Amino acid sequence: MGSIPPILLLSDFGRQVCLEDRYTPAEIETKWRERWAESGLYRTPGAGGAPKYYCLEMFPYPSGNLHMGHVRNYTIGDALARFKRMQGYDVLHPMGWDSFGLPAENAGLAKGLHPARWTRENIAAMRRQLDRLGFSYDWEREVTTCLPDYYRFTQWLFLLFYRRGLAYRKKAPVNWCPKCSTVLANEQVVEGKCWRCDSDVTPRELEQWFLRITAYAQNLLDDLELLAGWPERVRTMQENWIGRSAGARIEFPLEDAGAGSWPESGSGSGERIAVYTTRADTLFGVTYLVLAPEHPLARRLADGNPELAAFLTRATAESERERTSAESEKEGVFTGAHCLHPFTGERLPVWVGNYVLYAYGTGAVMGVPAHDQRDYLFAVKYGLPVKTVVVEEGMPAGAAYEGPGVLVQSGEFTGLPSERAKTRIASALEAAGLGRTEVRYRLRDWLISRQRYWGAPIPMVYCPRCGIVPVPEADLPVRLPEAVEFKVGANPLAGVREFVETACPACGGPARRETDTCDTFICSSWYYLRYASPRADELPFRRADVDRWLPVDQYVGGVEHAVLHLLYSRFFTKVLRDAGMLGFAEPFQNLLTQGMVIKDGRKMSKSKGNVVSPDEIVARYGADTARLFILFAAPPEKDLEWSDHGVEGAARFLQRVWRLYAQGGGTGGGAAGEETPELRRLLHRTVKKVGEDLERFSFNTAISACMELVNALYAHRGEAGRTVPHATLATLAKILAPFVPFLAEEAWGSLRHAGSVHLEPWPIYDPEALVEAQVELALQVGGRVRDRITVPAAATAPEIEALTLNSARVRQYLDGKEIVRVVVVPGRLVNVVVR
RNA sequence: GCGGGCGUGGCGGAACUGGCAGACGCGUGGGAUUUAGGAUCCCAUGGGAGACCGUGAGAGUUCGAUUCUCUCCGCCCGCACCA
Repeated sequence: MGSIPPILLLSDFGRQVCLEDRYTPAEIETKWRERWAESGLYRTPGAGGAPKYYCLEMFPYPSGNLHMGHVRNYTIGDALARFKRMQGYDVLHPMGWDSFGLPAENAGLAKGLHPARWTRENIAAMRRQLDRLGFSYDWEREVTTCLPDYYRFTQWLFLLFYRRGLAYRKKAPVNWCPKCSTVLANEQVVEGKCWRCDSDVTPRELEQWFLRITAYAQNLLDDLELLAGWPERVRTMQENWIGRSAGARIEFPLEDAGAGSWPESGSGSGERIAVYTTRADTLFGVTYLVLAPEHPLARRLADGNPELAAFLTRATAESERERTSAESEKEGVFTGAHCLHPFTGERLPVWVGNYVLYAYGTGAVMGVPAHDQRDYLFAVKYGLPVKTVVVEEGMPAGAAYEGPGVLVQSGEFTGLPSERAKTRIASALEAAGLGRTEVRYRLRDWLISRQRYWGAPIPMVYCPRCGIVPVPEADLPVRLPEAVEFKVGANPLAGVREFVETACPACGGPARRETDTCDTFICSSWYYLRYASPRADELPFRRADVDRWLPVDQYVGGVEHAVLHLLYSRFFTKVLRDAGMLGFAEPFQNLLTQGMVIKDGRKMSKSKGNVVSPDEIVARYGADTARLFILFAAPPEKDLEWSDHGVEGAARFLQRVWRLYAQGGGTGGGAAGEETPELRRLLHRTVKKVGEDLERFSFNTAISACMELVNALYAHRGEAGRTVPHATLATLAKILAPFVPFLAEEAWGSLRHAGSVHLEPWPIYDPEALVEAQVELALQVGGRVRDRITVPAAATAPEIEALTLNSARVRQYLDGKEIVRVVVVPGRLVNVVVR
């Protein structure tokens, strides 16, 4: 491992010698917090020879109150950062604020506080809370997304996307949250409800800004393979969300109406209805077509068809949730129109159905009731014919058969197996100009306009002459005006004349500014890059800096961002890579998703009255106890049940550690301790285990190993005349340092060391010290332990076997039995197999 | 419905590649110290009087299964009218 960062000269470190007998975390934690801040202990190292390690935790929204979930998230990250620092890495461990967003604005409305002030004060309060917990952040790299220095580049990046054809404006049906008075991206609608406020989302047709994330669908999907360091669960969620499907687009010519059932099309219009299907092999089983209620043709056909018009109105008014629930009753109306089968020319009725989604595929499907359960239900309900075209032995009757099989009644394709039929039919369609294979994704473009004030203004201008014009880079930032009037349900920006009225950057004529702001997920899609060059003012970040620090080696955060922040950030990274600003494809090498902190089996929440406040815990027990408990109580990815008794236990352990140092390692005082072979072995074993456990985030077992060591040290010094050696105490302080930085520092100082324990190299264990001369073996007969013997570690299998068969207790159980064989597992056990 | 994960003492959890189940902590019981309480220290603590029985239930593979395979039950998470 590379060298340790240049040691800061901290003349004041470690001068006190006698610790008081009582552990007073409030005092020592205050003291070290101040000294660490003064000495710049956690400043990011400059360019050095050591390998880098970028440890990042998801930055918080400054709600004003740190909760236990944050404490857990940041304690995990901090323990890792400290461990890596001691291992000799150049560590980047920054923190910042995801500080644009609705709560600030709502607080403004409720309390009459300006969002800027509310946010600023919350940041100050949370900063104090973070400091009290002893997290080793480099605050010189603090990033605050709501400051012009930052959002200027958020806007800059928006323009970059725009230039690359990845930001565009279009009118589309969108998700509207009435409570938040704004639209939402698909990712932000969970089961038909707003992810933030849980209100039912309603559909609206609006013109909005989108980022073309779908252009990266395949890339985002493919590169999941690079993310071996991510939990499989998160990868699967992204995979599902992207939702790739390979199928075919098939076009059905509309029949000439002749009789004029739909006047517009006239005769010989050549119009076609395109459908998307993954089952082109069932093409000959089509007995009707179904359009989504939003389909333009459906709307046209509704002209002069009151029944259809009424159905469309009803169906489109249904909420997303009603529309997409699998249990919803399938309903439809015949439009009166027909189309023709591309191969047989058969007349097929065109229906409109509520179960067809406009936003997926082409917004129209072919009805194959024999081979699709939904179509089957629909056909049975409305008396449409069912035509079987795929057969398989044992396929059920009286229901749709959705599996593969062999084609029947399918013209020239009859006799082909499903899979081959799919490709053959697609090629035939393509030859006839009536279709082709096509890959579709469930992922939709990211809707990023928000009709709210507290966000980065979208840097665009509407000019009556020139149309949509981007704000020139030189004019950034487009500043958010401070003096605005807040009204419920309205975007305050629209009411600020000095903001809205502007000159067109292209022609100089009067123009109007975009008043929508960016989704705050844009701000958080690139903040991890900004930490590399936090004060760069010419660009969002410098290439050399991101080359040095990125990608993030370890990202820690909640799983709730699996298809939000984590997907958006991957998208941003890929776009910036394609723009030549970055040299890597994935921003987060390794991801650790920590579990929730729960109490009484439920998520902590104000409404349930089961919230434990970090401030109270820190005030009562100190930060070290809080950190230790959180790391010890459960493995990081699992939910953690808060336990007051457990916290007491953590505090008790730290008391024990404290006394060890306060009493100089012995009760008699003074005498230099001696290291017994047993103690030496245990110490080295502990160093090994704690290091290995930290590498795999097994904080709970690492801490339990430290506890075992401390218990052994108590036993050691309990024996007459024995004292714990100085070197042992020094090593203990080092291995405790990632978990309990304050106590470790104080302990280190008590040993008359100069400098901070947090700059010490991580101890190295001596493999030879682990070797035991004697090992205890369990002696089994028929798999049951009957005796134990201690043998030299080097004993050979035949020797061990002989000793085993010599054991009186073993022989007792062998009486009258035949020995089939003897299994010797070196160092562990012997099993005598009998019959 | 589909996919994934998890079921271990009174509780949180250990057991990493199949090898002594229950590390560590909490709780509980006992003891020491103390006028007393608290704090501290020490001992015990899966069940059973015992032979033995025990990792959700049942089967299988193996000398040996918490660990691997199959079936079932329960809980959690994700996806779900995506054509």
